Amino acid sequence: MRLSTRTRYGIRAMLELAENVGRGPLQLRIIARRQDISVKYLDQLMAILKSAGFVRSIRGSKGGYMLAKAPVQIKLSDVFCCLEGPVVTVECTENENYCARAADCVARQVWTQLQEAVMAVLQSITFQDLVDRTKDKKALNYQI
Amino acid sequence: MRLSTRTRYGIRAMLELAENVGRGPLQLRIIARRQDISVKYLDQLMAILKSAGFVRSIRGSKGGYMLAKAPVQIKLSDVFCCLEGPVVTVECTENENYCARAADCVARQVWTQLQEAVMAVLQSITFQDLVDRTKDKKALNYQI
DNA sequence: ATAATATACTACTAATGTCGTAGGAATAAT
DNA sequence: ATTATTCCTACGACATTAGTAGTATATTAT
Repeated sequence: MRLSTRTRYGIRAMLELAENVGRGPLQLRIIARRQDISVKYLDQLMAILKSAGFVRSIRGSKGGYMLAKAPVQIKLSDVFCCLEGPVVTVECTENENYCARAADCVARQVWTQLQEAVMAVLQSITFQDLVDRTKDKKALNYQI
Repeated sequence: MRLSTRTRYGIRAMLELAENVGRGPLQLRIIARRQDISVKYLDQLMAILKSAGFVRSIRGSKGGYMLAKAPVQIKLSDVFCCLEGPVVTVECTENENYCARAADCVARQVWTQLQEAVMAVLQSITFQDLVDRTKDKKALNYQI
């Protein structure tokens, strides 16, 4: 069970945008440089995030990307599933008819439990939470 | 984030063995037939489970596989990690030095939270629990 | 107008991992 | 000996990932 860079990069890019709220559009190359991601690859990830409605873009000079909603309104689970696909992908938990044993299958029960545990974490966190956490971390570091 | 058939098959095979405790060795082809898995593929999975110490085998005619420990002593997390690798694989959660931003990275915090949530579920379930669940299910079905 | 700066879009590719298939060797029971 | 079983290694088809590359399009600045 591995987390793709697509998801990791995408969420880090969203976090950059969340921290940039109120300061106009942020350019791909800035995000890419700060997060150490290939510009061209990030380009494709932003296309996914845009078509999913999480970000909006401004083309041309002085353009860039912005969050489409307030950070407090975007849950981690939304973006995660958009990039990574369904959490803990097992056919049988989604498709009752995928397997004849589904009704009796205790393994299937476990996969469902896992799914719920992961979703509970991701649904409990918004991008605003992450922005706040970052501020806390930085404040702590200055103090030291 | 996808669960491999390796893990799903492996755990289902272990469950068959757990339900067979006290009845001598169980043959690959029996497990494969009951769980609808390719014998040859399961063959390889059993090799992994054996070298990890979860099952032991008896070669030759009338041979087969048995659990190496009591079902109550085998946690799902043990077998899961053996087959699937570390839960929610992200380099930076294991390797502090993987990324320079690690100390300040809130994304990394989230991955750690996910990891812990998944492990908590898997560590709380033993194969004995699964055997019991199966019995409950069957009892319920007879009743209906 | 023209140049510069950005996003938008499409196509391609190298590497990797998954999910098997295949064939035979070793071992034990009958 | 024959049969049944695990054990071991090699191979292959397929899908996915993580990019690279090039071009088109939109907007701003000069």
